[in-house]
Amino acid sequence: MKKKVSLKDIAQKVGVSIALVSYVLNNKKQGRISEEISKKIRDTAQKLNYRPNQIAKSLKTNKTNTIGLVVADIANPFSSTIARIIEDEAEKNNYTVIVGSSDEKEERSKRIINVMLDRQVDGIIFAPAANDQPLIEYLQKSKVPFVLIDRYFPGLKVNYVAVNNTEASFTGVEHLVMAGCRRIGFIGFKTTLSHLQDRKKGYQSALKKNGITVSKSWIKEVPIDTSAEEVKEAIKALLALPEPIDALFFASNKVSTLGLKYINRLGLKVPNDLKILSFDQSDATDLFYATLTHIRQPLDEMGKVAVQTLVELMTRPKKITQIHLPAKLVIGQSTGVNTIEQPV
Amino acid sequence: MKKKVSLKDIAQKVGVSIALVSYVLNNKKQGRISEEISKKIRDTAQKLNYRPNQIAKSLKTNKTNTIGLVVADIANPFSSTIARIIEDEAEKNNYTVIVGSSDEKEERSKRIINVMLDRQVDGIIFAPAANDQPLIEYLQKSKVPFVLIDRYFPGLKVNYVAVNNTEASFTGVEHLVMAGCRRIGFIGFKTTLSHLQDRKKGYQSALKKNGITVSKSWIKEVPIDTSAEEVKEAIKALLALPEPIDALFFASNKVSTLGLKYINRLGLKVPNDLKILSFDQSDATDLFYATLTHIRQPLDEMGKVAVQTLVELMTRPKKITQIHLPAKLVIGQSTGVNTIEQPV
DNA sequence: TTTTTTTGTTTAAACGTTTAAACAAAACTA
DNA sequence: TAGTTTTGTTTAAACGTTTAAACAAAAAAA
Repeated sequence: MKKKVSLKDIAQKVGVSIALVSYVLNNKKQGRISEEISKKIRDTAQKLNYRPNQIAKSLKTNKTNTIGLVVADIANPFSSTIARIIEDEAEKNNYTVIVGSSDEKEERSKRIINVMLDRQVDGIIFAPAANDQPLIEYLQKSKVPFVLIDRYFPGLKVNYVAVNNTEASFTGVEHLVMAGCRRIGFIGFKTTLSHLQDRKKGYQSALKKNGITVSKSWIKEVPIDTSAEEVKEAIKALLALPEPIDALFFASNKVSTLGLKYINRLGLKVPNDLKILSFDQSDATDLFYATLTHIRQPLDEMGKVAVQTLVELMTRPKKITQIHLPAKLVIGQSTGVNTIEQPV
Repeated sequence: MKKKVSLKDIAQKVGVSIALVSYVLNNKKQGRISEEISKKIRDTAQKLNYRPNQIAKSLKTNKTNTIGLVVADIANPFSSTIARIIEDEAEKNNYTVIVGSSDEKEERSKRIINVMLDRQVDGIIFAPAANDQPLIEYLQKSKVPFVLIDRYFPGLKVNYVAVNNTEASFTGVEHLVMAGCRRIGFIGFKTTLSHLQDRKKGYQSALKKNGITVSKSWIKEVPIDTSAEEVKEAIKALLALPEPIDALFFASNKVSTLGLKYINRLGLKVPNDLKILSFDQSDATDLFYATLTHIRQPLDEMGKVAVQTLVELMTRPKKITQIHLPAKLVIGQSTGVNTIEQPV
């Protein structure tokens, strides 16, 4: 591999010290450097196509201009959409992003975080897996600024940007009730992650508030790394109840995408045979033959706010920011009422 | 920010030189170091929770263990699926990935590539935008190993891993002909990118071979960063022809997802009113009420082979590898014949 | 015993930057 | 004129590693 051009090369060519070249190229010591030499240095840098070695720069300045992003799975549209927003917002602030997928596994998030710390990232945006509290405490000790995204742990005093899951679910489910549903199934995840628990809570309290006693048999929880099979079984069971459900609430894009594929196969007519509500937008939202009534998360804002919060933390450490952004209910054909949007 | 633990700290604590600590922790000079000291160093490193500073290491060794990945848009499922595969395969080889989205713009890919080079990545996997030839020559001059993915430029002698676009399209379109279609519309992109041109070629030659004269009015090309509107207009025009089309071939997941949403709205019955073939799998494949006949790209293999090729190049420079992996036709309901898979 | 070899450890330079401090020469000031 | 300030540049240390080379002490060979 051909040797790269360094400050030294420029210095030699021009016949000055390395320091001077550095000063000129970084516009330091304004006005104290002669125009003539200054120009010569710039021209030579240009001619040699000099590009500063960020690694050396980082070692010296203790700043890498890199932020780490840990998501559940970059292949999931939820993660990749957020990743893209974060990439753009980071770029605006002159940061580069390293991504890692945890697959909802503690060992993996731990490994990824360590790789990032070893690389001296300036900050981390982190969608933690269940039981990642110890890892978060570890991160706190490391003193590297970080903000959680999408998920959070009620007990922990850390920065996060999330969505008002409980309220959003509540509003969505209440909409189902208004649409005439009385036996509303729920497919969520068997997990301790509070943002997912909150979605269940919202569902339960909407029913309760409307005088509907929640039957345990309506609630199905699949593993967080679920496959098509388990979702299928859950739906099957809900439809096979003595009093089958008349509506179904999918608690995330993953279960909804898997579930709708199965419902497609079954030939069920939505919304007539079954009404559908889904948390999260996705391609399914408009591709399903009945456009989906769904809870739309403000991914754009979530990503931007996460980066902005982090940037603040990186420049001057601050008090804790804990943000719940409002999601909104978007009404489609799958709940059988007219299509309007309303904020939660 | 609390000072990080360095080799120096360990050396001081144990009372030995920095060099010795480095040797022990890297298992160099096997057998030449006394068990006693060796253990003491390891224990102290553990106790202080020492983590090597990769930046310093990289500066010295001239190796960052990082590879850059440039995709069109990480938010697109095609890119994010590949990104995930690459992440995993890179990890196996002890590499970390930096991603950037070019949005099909030369300025953006240029900027991203430069950021990556400045960060001294060990290699690059690159899905180039149209007219990125000069950038590729620039990359060649930089001597950093790279392999193109998904796209390639027939003229250039560079490594790439792509798919047999022409053949795959040919087979798919021939399948439409066999299904009885005679007026097959094509929605692709207005671009010079050869992999997309190849898809058009395959389409054209399949028709020609089967005695069908291709009408210019059947071919619609939208901008590569197209919006829903343009795809909609294209479909509208195809359906409004004096002799409307009886089948439609979408040349990528993006146009097919956008197109199908519109077809949904239109209330057209697939496959009776219109048969559909799509290049690329996506959520739409199973979510559309008629499962899609589509050309399935071997994303998994593409990602893996790309990383493996790159890893080889990074260890020992080699001759050029140019690979076209076979895509296969997956037959769904959208072309109205029975469902079997067949290799292309 | 002296010489040679082996063993265990340290010294020191280097990677490509940044930046405080030193310095010499030129330009003021008194 | 000598002293002071300003201007333009260089010196040198540092960031946290790696690693060739040097070295001292112990062990083996003569």
